[in-house]
Amino acid sequence: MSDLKSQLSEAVEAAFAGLGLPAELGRVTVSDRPDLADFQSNGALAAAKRVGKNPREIAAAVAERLSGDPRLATVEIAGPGFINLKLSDAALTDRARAIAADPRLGAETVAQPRRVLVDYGGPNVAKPMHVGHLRASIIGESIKRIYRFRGDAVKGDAHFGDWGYQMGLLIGAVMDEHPAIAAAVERLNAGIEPPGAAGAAAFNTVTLADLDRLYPEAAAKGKADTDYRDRARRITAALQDRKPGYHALWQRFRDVTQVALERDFHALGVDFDLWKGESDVEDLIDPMVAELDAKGLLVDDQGARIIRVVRDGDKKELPPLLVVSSEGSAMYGTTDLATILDRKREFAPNLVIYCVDQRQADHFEIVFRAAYLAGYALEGELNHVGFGTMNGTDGKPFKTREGGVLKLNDMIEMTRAKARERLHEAGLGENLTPEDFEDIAGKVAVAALKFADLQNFRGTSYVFDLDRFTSFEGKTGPYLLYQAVRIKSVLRRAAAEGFGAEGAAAGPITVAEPAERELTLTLDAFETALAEAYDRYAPNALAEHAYRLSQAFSKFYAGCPILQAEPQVRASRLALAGATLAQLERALDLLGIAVPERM
RNA sequence: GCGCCCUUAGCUCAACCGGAUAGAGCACUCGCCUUCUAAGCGAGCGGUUGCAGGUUCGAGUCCUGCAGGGCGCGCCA
Repeated sequence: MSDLKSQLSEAVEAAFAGLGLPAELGRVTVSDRPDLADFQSNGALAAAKRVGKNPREIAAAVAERLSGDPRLATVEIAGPGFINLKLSDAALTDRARAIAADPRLGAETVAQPRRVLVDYGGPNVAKPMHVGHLRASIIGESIKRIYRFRGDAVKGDAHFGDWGYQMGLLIGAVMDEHPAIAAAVERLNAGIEPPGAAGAAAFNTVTLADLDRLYPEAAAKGKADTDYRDRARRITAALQDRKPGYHALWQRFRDVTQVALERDFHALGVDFDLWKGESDVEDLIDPMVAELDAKGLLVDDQGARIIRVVRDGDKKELPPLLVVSSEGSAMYGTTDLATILDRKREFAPNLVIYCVDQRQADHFEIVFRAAYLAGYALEGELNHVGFGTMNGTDGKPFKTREGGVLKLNDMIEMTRAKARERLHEAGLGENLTPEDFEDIAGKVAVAALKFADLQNFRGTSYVFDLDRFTSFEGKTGPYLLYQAVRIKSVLRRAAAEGFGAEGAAAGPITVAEPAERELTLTLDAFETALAEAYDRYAPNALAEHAYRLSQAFSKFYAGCPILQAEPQVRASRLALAGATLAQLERALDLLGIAVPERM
């Protein structure tokens, strides 16, 4: 059974078609004027324009055809020709019951499931994640969940930046600092020592903190000192040839980084199906370049080999994709192109979503065009879902008080500390075990961070204000958790008092009170919010829905006693509360937010 | 220089193919806990949607110009 908006659209579209007008004009939307109607159709206005008739006459004719529909309490013409629809309590009762009985809580699946791959834009090996990675993780995770819930087959790929010159630099820097490691690397490279065993023990002393400290130094030195740079390049080339010592040390870099990344991602409730990286497509690059050449796409230009991607009608001339540099090495975009080819072979995705900073828009446009030219994807299958930057309260990219980049792990810990503090202040979670309390504080912190991000449309930059996010009042993640937990509390109590137990709690819903009407209409809007979030890659539509649902429930909670009501009413309200909880938890889950049992 | 994005209430942000009276939260004022979790609910205050034109029955939304802010523009990733 579809949502009310779709049901009504169908009816009004049929009415338009019956009058010889285009059916699609009958599209129904939630009313802008809840004081006047539940739903509205603006089609008469558009129809009037097309056929040159008075919109109110058309609206009246449509209304005439709708009269007698038992789902509609009233059909009214208002203003210049709006058709206002008010639903009968019976229709709302039916819909509320359907949602309560539906495992999907009123949400539909897509007609044509696709194979979708979400690329989170790749943290780099050797660098801990910082706040800049927060949005990609949060938005990417939500999009992944939304697409999966709609029925697509979705894989998320963390996609490491784990290859290239930077790795050569780091290997050299670590060897300079640790003679024991340098010696072990040389022994492995020379084949004196077989891979594994002793060498690995020396490598185990390398930590992510070391790499994080050494990388900027090495990068600076590589710029200033040509000998140093040349050595790093030689190491890079040898690494790419799988020289055992370098490769083993590189593997250690990758491992320590992944452990740290997994810790941060886990704390955020983010996970991946794939931990692929740039290194995984290294072997594809040479054959790919040969193939591109054979297809006649490569052009020699200023010593480099490029693919031109300009098209007629471009407002500006996009630079070409630089496939092979004048020094013969593969570039950033080359790796991206090889990754597209790899994914085509491995998964044949119908859609690849790159959840990456908006600033890379031109880069992706260039790579995508090259991929289309090469036949590695069909036009439109590659999609850059860009997002704005997260700024500090000064409007500039977020920095710590000392002016440095805030590590993601530190940010999460700061938010957790604030959550603990607030829980204590509110006197919540007092008689809990320390483990449960920590679990709740973690969930509150994640909810605060994620909801603060996802309530904004991804494309715009927003101000990160820890004090505001952690104030936990109003339109915040913790508010949503609080509402969900409050419902759980009522349901628990009902069960404890004997009239909530399974069957009894699921008493048939009857919608009567205004707050019950509003709550049901809000529950019904889940499908619309989900569809919008899906179509526009816009989790904020779902965040908004979750918030409205919480508010509608809170109103219902304040105005309609549940446990004190007459048995029949009580059963109805318990079922309505249960459906609300289920949908709210689902919506939050799609945002990547988990709800504790109590708080 | 060229191109992209942004500018909405004091602050932070919404607004579904162009629709009625542009919505939330915070802040501020007031009311509501002997009843299911008051991190709550209700009411109030707050707007020339940066500016100037245009298209339209109708524009925050589309078009043109201007101002302010951010970002990107071939051998880093």
